[in-house]
Amino acid sequence: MPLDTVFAALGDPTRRAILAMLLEDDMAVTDVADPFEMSLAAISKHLQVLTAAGLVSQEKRGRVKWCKLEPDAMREASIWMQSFGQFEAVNLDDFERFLATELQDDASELSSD
Amino acid sequence: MPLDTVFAALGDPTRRAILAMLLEDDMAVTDVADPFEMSLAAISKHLQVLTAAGLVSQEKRGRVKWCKLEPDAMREASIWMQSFGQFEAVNLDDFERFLATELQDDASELSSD
DNA sequence: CCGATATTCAACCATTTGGTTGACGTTTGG
DNA sequence: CCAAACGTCAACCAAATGGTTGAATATCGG
Repeated sequence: MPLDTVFAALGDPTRRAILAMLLEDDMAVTDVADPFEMSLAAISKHLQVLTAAGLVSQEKRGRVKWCKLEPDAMREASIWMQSFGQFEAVNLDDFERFLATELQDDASELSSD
Repeated sequence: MPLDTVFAALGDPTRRAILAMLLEDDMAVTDVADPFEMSLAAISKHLQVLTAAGLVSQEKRGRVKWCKLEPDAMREASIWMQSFGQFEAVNLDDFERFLATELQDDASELSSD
């Protein structure tokens, strides 16, 4: 389930900090790692987790791998949360129906997969 | 950081399912555990994780411990996510429409209770 | 009071996670 | 061509996670 990987990825403060950095601009792996007090390999792993969750995409140009934020990957998770946060006692059946059509729309957008 | 525990708690499908169940009504621990194919102790642990994250509160009355959804605990995490997503108006519009009908349904249900 | 019910605790286990280090393959610039 | 920079891989480690069982603790109903 994508919600699993997305929420799990966001559960780590280092990874959230990385996402916040990428909000400003695309970055090379080395530059992402720079402000952190841990090894480059550790950051590389964090980026792999974020990429697996779809929250970051990576493109290699020359010897530099550029990291790009992919905020759309948060959509489903955000919708899921909003159903709780803002609306108490929502009808679950109706909500699941709503979510199903929402996600269908997503799927049709991702036709290249 | 509360975001750590909230996101981590939401990263597990069993725990998300529990929250969805509590969306409908407060429940005793045993009743929460019922639909799952795992031990009561395992569910008890999951509820502890959710409680530690503030997503659920538990109140013991007699020998029964009642579990209550605390959606406010998602607020900070939800806001954090939305700061990334300029999520499409599409889904928000649909969601608001969904909500409008939801509240209508709720209102009509209340009259029959 | 007694047995059943509700829940947690404790010990244990396998797997995952988050980190390290050092070696490795590419690409680049001089 | 060669050294330096970029990034991953592999092996390893400690700690956390998610699950199991069985015993323990309250509390209820009769």
